[in-house]
Amino acid sequence: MLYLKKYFTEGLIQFTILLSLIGVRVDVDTYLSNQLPPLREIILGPSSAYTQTQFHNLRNTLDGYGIHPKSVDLDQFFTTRRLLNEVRQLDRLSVPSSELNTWLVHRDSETVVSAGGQSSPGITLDNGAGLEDINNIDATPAMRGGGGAPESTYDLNAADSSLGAVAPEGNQEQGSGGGNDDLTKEDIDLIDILWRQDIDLGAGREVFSYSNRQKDTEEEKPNPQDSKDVNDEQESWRNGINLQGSQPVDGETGESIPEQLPVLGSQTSLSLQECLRLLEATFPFGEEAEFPVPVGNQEVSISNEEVPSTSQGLTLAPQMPTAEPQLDLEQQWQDIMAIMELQAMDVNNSASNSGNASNDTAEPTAAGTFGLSENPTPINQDVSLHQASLPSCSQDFPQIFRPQLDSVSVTPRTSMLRLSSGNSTNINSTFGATNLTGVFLPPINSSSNNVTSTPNLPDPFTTLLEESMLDEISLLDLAMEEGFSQAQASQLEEELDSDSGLSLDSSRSPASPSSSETSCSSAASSSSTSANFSEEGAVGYSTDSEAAAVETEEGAVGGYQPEYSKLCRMSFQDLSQFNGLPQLDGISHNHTYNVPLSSSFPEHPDLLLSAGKKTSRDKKLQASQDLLDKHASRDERRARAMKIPFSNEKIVNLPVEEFNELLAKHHLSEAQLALIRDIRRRGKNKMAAQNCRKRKLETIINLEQGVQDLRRDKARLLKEKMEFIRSIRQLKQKMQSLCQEVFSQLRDEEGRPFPPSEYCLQYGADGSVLIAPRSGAAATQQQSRKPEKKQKDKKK
DNA sequence: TTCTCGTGTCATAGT
DNA sequence: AAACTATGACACGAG
Repeated sequence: MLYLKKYFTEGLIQFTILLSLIGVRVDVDTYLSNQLPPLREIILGPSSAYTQTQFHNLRNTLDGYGIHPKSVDLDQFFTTRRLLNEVRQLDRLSVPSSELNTWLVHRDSETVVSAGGQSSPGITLDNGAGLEDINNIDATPAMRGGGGAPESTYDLNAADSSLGAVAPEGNQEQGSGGGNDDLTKEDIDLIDILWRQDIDLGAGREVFSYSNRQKDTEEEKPNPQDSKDVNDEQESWRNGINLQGSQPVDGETGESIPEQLPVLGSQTSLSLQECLRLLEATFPFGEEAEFPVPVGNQEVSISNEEVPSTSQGLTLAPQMPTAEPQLDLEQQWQDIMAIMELQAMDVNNSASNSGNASNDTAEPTAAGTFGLSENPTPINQDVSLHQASLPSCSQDFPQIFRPQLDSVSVTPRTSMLRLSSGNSTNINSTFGATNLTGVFLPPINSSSNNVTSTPNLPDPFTTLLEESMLDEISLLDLAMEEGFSQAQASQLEEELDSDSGLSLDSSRSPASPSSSETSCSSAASSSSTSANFSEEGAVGYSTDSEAAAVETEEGAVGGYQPEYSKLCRMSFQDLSQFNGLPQLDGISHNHTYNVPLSSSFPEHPDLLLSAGKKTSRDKKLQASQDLLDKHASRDERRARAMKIPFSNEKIVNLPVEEFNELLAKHHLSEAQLALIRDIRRRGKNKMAAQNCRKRKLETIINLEQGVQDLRRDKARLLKEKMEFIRSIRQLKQKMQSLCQEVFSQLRDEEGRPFPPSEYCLQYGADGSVLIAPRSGAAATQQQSRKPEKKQKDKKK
């Protein structure tokens, strides 16, 4: 397994590097986070919850001092640290992602600049450090935080100017021109291909050069204002904005697409194409005339002429646009949303601040990536990608992005509206219509001016489908509400869990953590205190970390007073009876043995307490002693009874070597040894059981979360489907009206009109339009009329 | 009294 | 083989 993992991981990394080198953006997270647990485990290893942690080593190497080495909270500790780091990074709008960034680098030995910015979680290969100068800070967080930010900083401008040293900006100036000779023809071809792709997308080569131009300008004019700009950039991306990296990404090449290119152009085109395809599939019945099969140039002519602003997106090339970019963006958008959800819960203000900061820069921002650059308000968690890049909808955003945690049930609906408006914008811009209400309202027969003979089919299928969709969506809204309540529940559960008394602080006595190092429990031989003690061996817990210190003290038995060790073992219910004891004030709800209370208290209180201080407190403790003994575990009582000279905790938690040494040090009877081994076995099993139960609980919670996520996905997909259906209907209506218009103007040689009831339009692949008879009966009649071929202009 | 829940323990399988 | 971990099953006490 280990070999497999190594082999597989290395192979994957190499493959990813290759892909990245050729400009294909590789998002490892997508693969890791998808439903491929085995793959994820192979690469990342088993989740910590199922990992058998080497506690003893961890304790020595990590700063988890406060945690008992066997504590089930160790997981929580690491989780806490991870979450803390994430929280710290929230103001940078960073999306943790495992991405591989590679550059084709021709390293100039004199131009190595020390790495700027922070280390990305992604794997930066080799020269990556040398490539990043301070300006590149923009790029690095962009890869992490921009969601759809460019992973590959393949810079066409750099490629253009230096043809090869496509290192990001920093070295560009110095290194330019240095690597031309090293470029192979394939490299140049590759660069050219990528460039042509961008040209195809409507982006000239120069539009990619903004950052470079800016940096060049800055480097040419290094005045304080410029440095201030640099600082502004850094500041702004710290506030959740990345300037360069937030630009839309070409899903194919991973390049930045300038802002004027709508991110969702491809989405738009996809939508239309999807609509047309769906329409084709949905309405095959006898409506070929009214609804043409979209082929080839026809659509190009439509889109190019109708929507110049989105011409890039609507340029329906003969090949079908792949859904990859959209899905990718969608995925990343959801990632952003997930983070925004967190931010909305806790740091709404900071989110809005970062939004404001985005206004300070005329650059595309992180929000600008989603077409929200105008709007400084925090992003709503339920924002859909569809309308995200439609600035025309910006008037909706104040409402949209108002944090609506209190009205989640409303959110899906508003989201749907936004979605609709986004699509309607596309449709309207395409067809020049302005009736937005048609999108939301049941389809009004917009083609009221149609020729009477034109069959305006009621299309029961669509109606039924849509009604069912509406029902389902309303149900799903409920489901989403339910999901939210589950989220709340799980959150509450987490909070409760974190407050369950397993916290580190509660395990630490404010009195003296170090004093617990004196908690040698070797006082078994001391019978100086009570009859109670004489019948039970003194057993106190000491943490594992105390072992070394304890070693030196063992055997040095002072006047042992078992009260503390007993106190350490009692449950929180019992502790509540001793609120008067200062040592116990900070302790509550600790009914686990994983964080032994004994570590909070000295097992030799006399080492801490002066003789004078002992009196009243000791009496109190003495009075409670019997009660405490009741709550000592069976093994502890047995250990006391057998006069085991060290604590149960040591018995359980010591590494086997130290444990054996400990046994060897003392001359113990067989019964004692057996008991000690039993205690160790039971203690370990006890902790294992707790771990097991905790894991079970986490698994259940995760499954609930998964169900909730799936419900959300389902609702989203249904909404999208709904929108497609609406778009299809609109297209269909438009096509009907267009056909009617055509028929109203068509005349045969004798000036007779073509009745739409008898003829239909057929569209050729070359854009030609044929008038064909509807039926065989009409066909005979049509023999007299020569098929008229007409080049139909699809303009509106 | 009964039920539920949390916990400890045992047996056993797996690592 | 020993040590350790994971987990199902059961018992027991508290609420």
